Amino acid sequence: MADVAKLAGVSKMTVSHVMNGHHHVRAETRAKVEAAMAAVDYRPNSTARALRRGRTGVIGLAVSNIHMPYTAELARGVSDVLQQYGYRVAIEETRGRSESETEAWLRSPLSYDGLLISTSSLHRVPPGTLPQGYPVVVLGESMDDLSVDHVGIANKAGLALATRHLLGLGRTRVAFVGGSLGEETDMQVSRTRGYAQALRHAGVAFDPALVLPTMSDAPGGHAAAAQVLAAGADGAVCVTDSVALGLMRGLADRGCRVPDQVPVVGFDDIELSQFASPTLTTVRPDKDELVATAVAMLVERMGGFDGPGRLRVVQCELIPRESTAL
Amino acid sequence: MADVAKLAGVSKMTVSHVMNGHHHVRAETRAKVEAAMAAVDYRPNSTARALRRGRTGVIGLAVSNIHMPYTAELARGVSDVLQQYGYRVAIEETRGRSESETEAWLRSPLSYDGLLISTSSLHRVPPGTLPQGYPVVVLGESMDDLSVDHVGIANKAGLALATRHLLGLGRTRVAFVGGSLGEETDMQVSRTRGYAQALRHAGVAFDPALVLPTMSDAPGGHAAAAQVLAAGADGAVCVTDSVALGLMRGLADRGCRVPDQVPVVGFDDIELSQFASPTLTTVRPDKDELVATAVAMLVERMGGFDGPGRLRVVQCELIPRESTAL
DNA sequence: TTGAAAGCGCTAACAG
DNA sequence: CTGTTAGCGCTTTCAA
Repeated sequence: MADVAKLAGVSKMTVSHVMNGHHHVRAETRAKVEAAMAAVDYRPNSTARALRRGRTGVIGLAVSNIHMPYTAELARGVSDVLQQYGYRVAIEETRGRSESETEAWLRSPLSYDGLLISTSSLHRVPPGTLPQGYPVVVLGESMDDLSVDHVGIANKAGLALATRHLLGLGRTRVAFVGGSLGEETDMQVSRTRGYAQALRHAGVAFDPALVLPTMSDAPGGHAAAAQVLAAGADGAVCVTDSVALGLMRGLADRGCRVPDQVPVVGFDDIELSQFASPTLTTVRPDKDELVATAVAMLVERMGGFDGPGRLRVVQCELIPRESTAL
Repeated sequence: MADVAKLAGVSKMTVSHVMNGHHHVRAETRAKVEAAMAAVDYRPNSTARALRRGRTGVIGLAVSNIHMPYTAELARGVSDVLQQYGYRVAIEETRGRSESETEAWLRSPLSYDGLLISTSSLHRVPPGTLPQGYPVVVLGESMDDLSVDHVGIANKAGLALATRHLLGLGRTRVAFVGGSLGEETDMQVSRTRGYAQALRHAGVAFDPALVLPTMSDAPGGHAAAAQVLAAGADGAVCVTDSVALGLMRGLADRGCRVPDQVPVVGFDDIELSQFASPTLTTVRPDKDELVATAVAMLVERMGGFDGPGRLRVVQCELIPRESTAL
């Protein structure tokens, strides 16, 4: 910048003014400075600018797994909405690196003006871990630290919806693929509770043999097909669409017809679900509202709002398709 | 930091030494400083540190569309490999925002130590756009600016492989879904050229009516099914697996059986392709080599290597599955 | 083993 | 309309 200033015969300040489009610069001066900038191929140093300004204009999105279609769609939505607020978004993948992903995040060498954290299994966050006044919104499962804003999905209600759908079809041995009976309240556990709840309300006995833990991806679902059949299930709800798509294929490989013999329901409504054969019945969370709410909360925080943590839960809707059309 | 220093009764420098684990600090002093850091909930300012050190330890990955499974898998691979080198990765989505995405990138408010740029259609980059000495590696289509390292996929050869596969099945009216006959060499155009080349080598006439432009996603493929049938195709290669999956469903919706009536081939080998019904024959680029090569080049550049731009192309392999099993 | 000085590249706040 | 001053929070260098 000093080089540019010297070459243009002005001060660094004037260069700064030109760079930032301050209107009170004479056209002639501006031209000189611009020429000088081009001549030395000047590139502003964004680190210095960020240090001085105290903000970067970038918000971070921490996800545990970019590979999940749900995550990709989330990232897309968040980028779009934040762009309207004048922010850029950088995504980092945590891969469940440490016990407390949050902690790892706060040590990020990048400076974000705010942080959106989305993990499917966010374990206990020791209260006080989050620095005062650092704008953070958590998407997904709840944290113990209630000083943080949080936007969740109605996992329990959503899965109850799916389960009830199969019970309504007259199925009585509905499996839950990708379920978990753990204590920590993560996404899998919440959904499993919804499953159990729906059975209870319908007066159907809960059979632990029908809860099949798997990896939450298509290979996991595929591998679970054998167990679904072995357990004598006559229907299956899955923890995610990816699992459901894998399961459907696994069942087909074993000569089991979907939906006739085993209707299948997923969760998330990823794009490919409507192009599968058969198309997949699924539970669709209101993603737009999820994103809009989270971003609005974050923007408020960045604007200085310092109230207590807020909680908002978005609802889900059942999308019936061929995989449960009897 | 000044607060911590004062509270611990030392200088800022000592705090810095403790923070950075310099060993020549007396245990007693270290303890005092650590206590003070905890007491004031001290958080180092990464921007200031980056400004002073001249590096952030983060590299940027620019993608045009996170939503594409291919992109997600790329991001995953890059993160994994760069982590071994001690770097973190931040992903930004460009969405083809400007004529020159590269330009937009270099204005990023975040400071990266290096940049990986992956776009499916990177248009002309005016030479000189990239700053001297800024480590950049481009993934995918080639740029005019040869001063930049570049790792490509053998798009043309890969699609020729796919096309030849269908010709070898005795098909003579093979459609290309998602093709493009444009002038700018983007991914779609390269793949279309591979299609045309395979036809030529086999002595099959090239019929422009069989090149069907679509969006490069599942809805695009689904919508193209009608045109594939209208064009009297007896086989279809697709620009991506997403398109192929959409197409297969579209054909099924019209009572057309895959593979008997119209065998289908995709490109990318995304995870869900092996769980579709029928499973999808596809062209698999050597993703591991792509990532390893790109990262190695970037690391060399960040290490000071300043030679001319290098070009490396990774090969593809045909993965036959049910969608072409006659 | 610790600390003082200097400055990374930029811009807010004011003067002129 | 343009420039001066004074740092942002940290670390490199070198001295004590």
